[in-house]
Formats: sequence, C-alpha cells, structure tokens
Amino acid sequence: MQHSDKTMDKIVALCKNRGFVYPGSEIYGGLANSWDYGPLGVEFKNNVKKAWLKKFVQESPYNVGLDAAILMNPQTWITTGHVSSFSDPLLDCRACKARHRADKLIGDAHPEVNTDAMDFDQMDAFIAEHDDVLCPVCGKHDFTPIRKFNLMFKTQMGVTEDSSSTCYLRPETAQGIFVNFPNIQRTTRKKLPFGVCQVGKAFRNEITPGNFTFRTREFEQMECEFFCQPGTDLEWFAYWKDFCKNWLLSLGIKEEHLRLRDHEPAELAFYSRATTDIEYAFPFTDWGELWGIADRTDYDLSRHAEASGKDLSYFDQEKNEHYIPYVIEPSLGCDRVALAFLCEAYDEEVVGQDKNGQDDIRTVLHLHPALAPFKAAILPLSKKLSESARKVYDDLCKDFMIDFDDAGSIGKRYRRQDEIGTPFCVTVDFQTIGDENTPADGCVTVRERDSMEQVRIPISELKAYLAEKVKF
RNA sequence: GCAGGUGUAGUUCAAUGGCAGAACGUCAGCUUCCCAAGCUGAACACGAGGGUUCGAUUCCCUUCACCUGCUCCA
Repeated sequence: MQHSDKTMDKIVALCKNRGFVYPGSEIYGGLANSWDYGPLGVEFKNNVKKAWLKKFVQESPYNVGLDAAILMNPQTWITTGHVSSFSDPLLDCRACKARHRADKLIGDAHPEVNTDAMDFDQMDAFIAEHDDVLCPVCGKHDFTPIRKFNLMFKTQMGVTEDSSSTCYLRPETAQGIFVNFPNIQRTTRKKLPFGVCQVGKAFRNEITPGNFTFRTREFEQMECEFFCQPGTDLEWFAYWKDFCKNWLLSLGIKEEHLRLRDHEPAELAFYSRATTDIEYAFPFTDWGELWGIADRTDYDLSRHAEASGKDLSYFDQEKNEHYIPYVIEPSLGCDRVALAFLCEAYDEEVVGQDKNGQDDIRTVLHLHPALAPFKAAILPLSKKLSESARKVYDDLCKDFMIDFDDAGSIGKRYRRQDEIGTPFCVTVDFQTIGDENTPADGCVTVRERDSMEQVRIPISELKAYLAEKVKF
C-alpha cells in the first residue's frame, strides 16, 4: 500500500462520511480536537478493545481485568508527582517566538546543573543570571518567564467549590491498577508473575494535540501492569515486547510499518529502567508511537506504599519473604491503534476501466474480520427478494453484527460495504427461494471482500461459515 | 499558548457588494439484477458572532475549527 500526502485526508473524509468518526460538538462549531465515534466507529473501536482483552486477559494465563474509577483520591496524583511535575517548564524566545523547555536549555548550556532538582522560580533565576543560555533557533538570550502548563484536568468533587474538594481526571489509567494491587492479589489468589489489564479513558491538557485522533486531550488507553519478581523484570520486558508486536501483526499490521525503538538512557523517564516504543508508520508522520512498553521497577508501588502507609509488598511463599514486585507496563493508545488499523486497511484499488476509459477505483478497508464493524451484509439481489433476505438477516444478527442493504444496484452495494471494511457480502437470489419452475436450493452467495470471490453456501451453514472466518 | 496558512452542500470545485451553481454522493420512484448502468424527482452549503452598507458569502473586526512548526510520548 502506498500512502500519499492525501491519504490521511481521505481516511478522515471516509471516517466522517461513513460514520466512523465525527468532529466533536460540530453544531456548536466544534470543540478543539474532540472526536466522536459514530455508529461504525464504535463497533470498530469496541472490536479493537475486544481483540486486546481476548489476548491479554481471556487467553492469558497471567492476566486479569480491572475497571477503576476515573476520579481518584487527589493524594494519588501528589504521590505520583503528577500534581507538581506533570507540567513542563515552557518558555518562549522573545526574539524568534520559538518555544523551548527551560530545563533543556539550561542542560544544554550547563550540563553540570541538575535541573530536576530546581523548581520553576529557580530555573527562571538561573536563566536570568546566565546569559550563555541561548535560544537554539536564533541564538539570542531573551526569554519570557516560564509558564506552567499543568497537564491535568481539574474538577470539583461535591457541590461547593472549596479547595478541599479539588479532584483530577486521571492522566493515566495505570494508577488505578497500582492502588488496587493488594485487593486484586488477595481476591484472585494470583501468584507472581501476574498482570492486571484495563481499558479506560484518560485526560491530558496537551499543549498541542493534533493529527486527527492520534493525539487528543481525552483518550482511551489499554494498559497492562505486569507484576513480577525483581530480577526477572528484563526477561518479562522482552516477553511483552514480543507479545505486543505479535498482537499487532496478527491483526493485519505489516511488519515493515512497525518499528521497535529502545529509549536511550538519557531519554528514560526517571522511574523507568528500560522503555521500548512500538511505533507505526502513519501517513502523517514518519513514526508515531502506539505502544510504550516500560520497565517501571518497583517505583509506583513503593511510592504508594510510602505515601499511604499501607504495605503493598507481596509475600513469596516459596522464598518465604516479602518484597515489592517489579512492574512491566505495556501501555497502548486505543484511539491510536484503531487509527493505525484504519490507515493500514485503507486502500484504493484499480478494478478496471469505466465507460470513459478512466480507472475504476474501489476504495476498500482491508480490516481484519474481527475488527470490521459489520461481519457481513445481507444484500437481496432484487427488492423482490427483500422479504426473504430479511429472514436471513433476522437470524444472523443474533450472532453477528451485520448490515442489511437493498437500495441500488448490487455492484454499488458491494462497493459501499468494501469502503467500510465488511469482509463478507451475502446475496439472496431467485435460486435461493426458487420459483414455479425451479425448486429453492436454499443457498446464498457469499462474496469475500479482499479476493472478490464468491461461494455458494446453504443458509443452514452460514453461521458456522462466518464464525470460522471472523474468529480471532 | 505563539508564528504562518485555510474556511462555500457529505465530498471535490465554481461564481458574486444585489435569487449562491455543478459534479459525485445521499434519498424516493421506475427499471435492471452478481461488482459504482440508465431515467425521473427531491433534500442539502457561504464555520459562528459583530461592524460598515439601502443591501455582506464577498470588505473590516472578533471568535471557532482545521493544516504546518514549537511542544508532547498512550
């Protein structure tokens, strides 16, 4: 598949046109960078989540699920450092208007200075006193004061607006898992290693969101926190890297569109021992991060144990000792990976020439059947067959999400289904029901999206046929 | 938030200080019946607010959204 500059525009247009994704609050002029998943989009995205949960929970010998609250005790975010440091010390160059991070500017000019130990006022003062801290763009020393961008959404718990009720929308889902670690371990009687998986919304006041649903302020994460014995963490780190990559490949992402990028030591977050990003070749950028797989050591549980005063250690029966588990965190952006699947699936095929000799283009989403919004569409060959086709639909819809369409020519309906990624079209024809001369054969034609090949199948076998084809 | 750019049906494009057009798409009817056929008809747009003007989609201001950078890392 070749992506051109226009590819992303076309995908966005298709999304809006067919009901995958609409701009949020559109009738009021929109809301910056918010997107609503339409009727097809919600099916698709739910399928993405289902496929993730299937491999990470249902079929996993290690993992269990959780759905923690978005609103957490605000102390959580003080403990994690989000309240104080989930914000970047940004300042602008007055001369050229470029924006920089103050800690990076200071670090560049004075590598010996530990900016992590400085607060914003100290950084401001340091820059004012050292005129060798220069703008990397224009080389001048003329900066605005540091502006504080706290990336957390604040809200009030309770009806009175006093500060004691300040609450935050979670900026990551992970903490809901960490604070529940003892509960989950006790109730599931799981022994290490085991993981806890969660799909849920998180909120970040990004300075610059963009690229359709790639970076949004409200987004959905699919995270696993995998707890293991210290010392085995790097082994498990490698295991989950592989596992995650294979999940993407098994759902149709091509290997050449994926890249595993190990973080340099300097790039690592302060709590992380090792981090690898799985990146995808989006049409709008060279590589965009899909999945961050991090070795978080015992940082999170230790901090929570310390701050809460509760014992979050694990008792290892075999070794007869208590210890804080290490954590491997594969964290996947749900909206991002959904977008990657769409980009991967999008294709325009030349399927012949029209009557003017122009290329006849078939737009098709080659989605994995498990991800496709509709598994099949029931298409009566003629409107006279609509009633019989309805019966097929009524029966099949109990087991599958399917569509019914009897408007327009059969070719047009095939194209519509191709464009939304429906893997199978089932046509009910005159032979299916028979007439005074021909006995009914009770068969329908099943047309496959990618090959466009057709097979005749008895209606009685249709369910089993589809079930086999769409399983993941 | 800063700098630059862009806003006309769902989409792609027109035109205009004085009734905003087309194509494709959508819907209805007729017809056809296995890969965007045909005919007839219909619905649908000047991003929002304000100003100048007899009159603004057009000129001015504000705002909102989108695109490109800075920044961000799910």
